[in-house]
Amino acid sequence: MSIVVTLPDGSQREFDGPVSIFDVAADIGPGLAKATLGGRVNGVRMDAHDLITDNADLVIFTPKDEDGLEIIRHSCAHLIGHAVKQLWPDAKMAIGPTIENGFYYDIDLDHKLTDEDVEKLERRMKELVKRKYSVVKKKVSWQDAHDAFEARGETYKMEILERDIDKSDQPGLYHHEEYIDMCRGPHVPNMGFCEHFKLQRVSGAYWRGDSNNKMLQRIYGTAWADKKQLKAHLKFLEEAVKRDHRKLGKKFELFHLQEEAPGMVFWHPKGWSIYTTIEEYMRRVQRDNGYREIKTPQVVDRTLWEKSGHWDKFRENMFTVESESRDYAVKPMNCPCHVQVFNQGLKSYKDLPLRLAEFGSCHRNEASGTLQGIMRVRGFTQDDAHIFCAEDDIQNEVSVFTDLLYQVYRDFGFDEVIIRLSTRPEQRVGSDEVWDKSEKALADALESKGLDYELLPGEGAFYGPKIEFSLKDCLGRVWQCGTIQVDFSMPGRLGAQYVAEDGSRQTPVMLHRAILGSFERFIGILIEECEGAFPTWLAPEQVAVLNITDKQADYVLKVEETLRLQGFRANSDLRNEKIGFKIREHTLQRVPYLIVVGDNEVKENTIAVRTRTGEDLGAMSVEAFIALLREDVESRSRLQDA
RNA sequence: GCUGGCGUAGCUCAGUAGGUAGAGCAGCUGACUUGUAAUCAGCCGGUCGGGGGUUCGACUCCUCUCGCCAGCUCCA
Repeated sequence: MSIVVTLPDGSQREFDGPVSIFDVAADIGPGLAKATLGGRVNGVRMDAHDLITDNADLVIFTPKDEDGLEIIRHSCAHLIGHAVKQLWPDAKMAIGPTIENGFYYDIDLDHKLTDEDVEKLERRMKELVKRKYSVVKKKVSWQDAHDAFEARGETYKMEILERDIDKSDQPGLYHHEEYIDMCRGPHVPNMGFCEHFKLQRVSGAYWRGDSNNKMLQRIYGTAWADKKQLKAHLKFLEEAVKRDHRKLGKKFELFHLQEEAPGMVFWHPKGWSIYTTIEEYMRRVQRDNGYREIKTPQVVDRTLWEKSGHWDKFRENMFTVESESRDYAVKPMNCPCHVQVFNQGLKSYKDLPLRLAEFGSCHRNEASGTLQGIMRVRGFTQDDAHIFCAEDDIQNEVSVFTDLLYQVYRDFGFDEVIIRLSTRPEQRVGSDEVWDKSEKALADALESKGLDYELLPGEGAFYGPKIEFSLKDCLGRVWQCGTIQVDFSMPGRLGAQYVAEDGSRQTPVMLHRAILGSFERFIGILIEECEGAFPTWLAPEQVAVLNITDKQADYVLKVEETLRLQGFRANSDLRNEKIGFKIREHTLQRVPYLIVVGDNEVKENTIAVRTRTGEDLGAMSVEAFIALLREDVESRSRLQDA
């Protein structure tokens, strides 16, 4: 019986009988055969030497494509296993998956791996790779697999078999010389493909991600198709360190943190300038979009937190204080207070949707190990708001909110937003009918805009489903910023009601929402995104006015004053230094515009303008410069990107 | 919170057979009055995160503790 294989370009090849992906590749050409890592047969990923037994569509994977790279990374994980077991035979291998840019392996080993051990391990891996040994897959019975791992003391592999693999299955055992790993595959046909990797670090990770389980040692690595890619990635990591907001926060004197207040930010003048500029911007955005701003207390009696459910569910994370025999909590969220504002006075359906906004300062006693610069802190301020509305309003409010969020993100220059929709968890309040409706409302709002999102089933809050909008930091780590959450629980718990058209009392639905998330985190990401070179509208110092010699001091001060009176953030630098020195300093401080004033400018009544990128805009009048600056600020520097 | 690493001058970092701390930059002082990314000279500066211990002697070793970093768990 002949077999017809259809390739991605539509061309077909006919074979007399079953052929492997490798055979098909060889039939096309020897170069391709040599580069073949595996393939996709009728949509299923397979090893290079797996047989195609029927007519099929085939995509061949090579190191040039993402699928091929993924295979290389996965095999690198096995390579860790191979080398680890040679160096530390009593190690028990757990799981070794691929991740973005690389791979890891979780290992149970009493010996604590040191940096030297990791180097030693990497050397051994390189030696193994040089042998370019063939990787051999054997499909075996469940019992044979179990026996094999039992003989090797691989208790974690046994547990995986017992818990996750059906006894009727035929697990794939990959033989890396004397080492055996179990995997769905595919894997490289020979280890020569795995040359370009680097082990990065070792850290702890709980078995099965459960903090009740034993902590294993996780070895991370990165792997690429060739030397050039690997080098480029390592270079990227090196560069990313320079963009770290903690480093830049110090360098540009934006903020600091210190031991006495872990996880709480001390904002310095320049950082606070950025903060307040953003706050003023958000205040205007909210006012223009139907929000009413309020301010509620920091410290609130525990009875309110008991009613809201926080005392029960969030106790661990709350800072508490005691006074005159009463217990208080520093607010970890603003919502209960917002309901108190809603509850003042009788509300009518005509008042809905009621949107209450607050730049709400919150404190959460986060576990010490989770703190990270100003991205994850214990004291932070949210651009928080709660929309009180009827169930039927949900979809429209979510839709309008999403548009607003994107508008704001674009103003800050963020185009890549990661969206996640979390749906009903096991433990929840509210009827399935209401959950159906609100989950659909959230999904519809996203889909109607053609936004891609990741679905996280069961990850919603107990009170309702939510959408998260996340941004990436300089290392590609994802941080949740914006969010909108549907809440059926709290308004009822805290007695929020409105009078409906028919005169009945109804409980409103509450939407929790934030665009920036927290100022701290958002600014942290912003710092890394722009590498400290803030767009002019946000720059703490927009213009530096520099004199050549003392003679121009008065003129410089006048220019500075003119700019300040026009609302710009300008500073003069009259220090007795050479102009080259001053230009260097202010350029390194990322001041968007540098103005140089010498005798010529004074005589001509002009200023010489230079940008922080080194561009010389020449001499111009102060008025012309103000017009230029104003346009830059008002366009939020987006013109430069276009 | 857990696992591992780290914690020396304002900043970046040197400083291992344990013998009472160094560099560059910054800061201060003086000279220089300068035309688009570093002018020169001098000076100041640290109870080596904190407590306890071992030792004749600890930045170096042990121990506890705090903080930071990476990751895990958890979250804006």
